[in-house]
Amino acid sequence: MKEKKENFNDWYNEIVEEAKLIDKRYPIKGMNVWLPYGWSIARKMDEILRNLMNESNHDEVCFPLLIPSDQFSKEAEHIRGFGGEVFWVERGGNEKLDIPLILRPTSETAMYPMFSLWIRTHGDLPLKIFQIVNVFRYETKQTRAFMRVREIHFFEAHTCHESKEDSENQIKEDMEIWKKFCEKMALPYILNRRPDWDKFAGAEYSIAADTIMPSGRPLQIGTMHSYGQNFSKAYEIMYTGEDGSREFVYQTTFGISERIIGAIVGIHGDDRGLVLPPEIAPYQIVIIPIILGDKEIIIQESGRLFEELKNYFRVKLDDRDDYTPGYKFYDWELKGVPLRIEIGPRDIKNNVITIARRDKFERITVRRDEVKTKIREILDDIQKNLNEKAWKYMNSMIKTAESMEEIKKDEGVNIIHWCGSKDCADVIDNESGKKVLGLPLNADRKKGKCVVCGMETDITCYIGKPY
RNA sequence: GGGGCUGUGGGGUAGCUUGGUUAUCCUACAGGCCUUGGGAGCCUGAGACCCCGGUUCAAAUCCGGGCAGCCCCA
Repeated sequence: MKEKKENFNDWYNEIVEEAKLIDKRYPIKGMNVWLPYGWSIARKMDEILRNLMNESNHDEVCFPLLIPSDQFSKEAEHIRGFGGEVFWVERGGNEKLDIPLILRPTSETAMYPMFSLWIRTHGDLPLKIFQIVNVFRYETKQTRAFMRVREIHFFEAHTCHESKEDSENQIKEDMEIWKKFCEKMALPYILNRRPDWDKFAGAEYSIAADTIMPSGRPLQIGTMHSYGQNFSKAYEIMYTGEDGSREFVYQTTFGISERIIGAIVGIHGDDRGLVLPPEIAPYQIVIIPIILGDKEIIIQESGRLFEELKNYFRVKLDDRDDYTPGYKFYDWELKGVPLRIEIGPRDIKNNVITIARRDKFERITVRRDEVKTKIREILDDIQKNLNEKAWKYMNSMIKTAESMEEIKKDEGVNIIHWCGSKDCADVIDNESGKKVLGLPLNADRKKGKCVVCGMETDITCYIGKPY
């Protein structure tokens, strides 16, 4: 396997296929096949999102994939932002369609005509729904597994509210949900407010969560948008208030995609393969019998342990008899299983099992009657360790910079003083390749000079070369 | 948005510059023997020149286009 530190790109490209997450050989650019192992990670992510949505009173729906192009065009900014990157369906059989259809690049324009039918009075609000579906974007740039694809496994929550204040509270709730979600994914992130020119097409403002990949380049892994009344006006989503007045609703969205999986692969993986946080690992434990001496006893004992654990953990018994234990060790390390249990004659003789953890390569023996509690402890500790390690690593990739020289010299993300103008942002981009990601939320405003024009400013922002 | 490189069994590759024999090796795969506390071994077997067109007596090899993958710059 390639070395992650030496060449992150090659390492990443290799590991996503070797660990059997996806098959990239599907003959359409940017469209990959989810293999069973990769898909089970994706579904685990979905399950976690569903639970979080359930806890916060969002209902799951499923909208059609196709959107009539006339509906798609209703919100002016939205069509301007997405128009160039949608797939079109222009024929049905041999007939040319009167109104061409598009494959959703996101579902605002599919949902909102329906919202205007569903919402009548303030009693229908708030409306909080989500769906987990595939969306399509005609990417022209270089595609990359999970990080930039043309068919995207996508979570999107959409809400409608009576007031601006309610919609602001929704964004706050989204941030809480996001925090819980990222702890489970063991992903660090920086929340920031995108500059106006980079906000979601049609939004009043956009808050994005970026993480930083080992290459030093930021990756947007989550977004929360406040639409104000921009869409409700275009789609006539109105309600009758308590006082009988007719008002447009205030809307928000919250989006997460399969990029999460790319981030987990990139941030936690090592030279032996994936390292999966226990919360999302399809198997948290793999049991490998070491068949030596009395085979029957070992097979029996590993089967018994499997039965004992399977109601508490996601556990796999690797009883393939045509592979050696060594082979299986490498195989499951490549797949990132957090814990490995070995049971051989020595263990049985001493009434113990041997446990090896994927994140630290530690190997310990545990008394047979303590197995369940010990495993729970260790899995929790792995989850904690991965979170801490990842946050520490990400923070080490963020450096303050006072000048263009420092910006150019550094591979990672910088925090800089910036006057706020697009012109200065363009200068930074042209000279360093780094783009303004956004303004940190709740930042202490400290005075300083814009790194480009030298103007006094109290605006700081993150910059980096995004994927 | 601009520039460049690459495409050979399932995966990784040699061969391509200088067109010509049965297309190399590793790995994975199937069958068999033997093995199992960190990727075992031996025997046998099956499996490939991305697609379309052109040049030529002859194309994996040269040329053009398409599709796909990758890299660099902006």
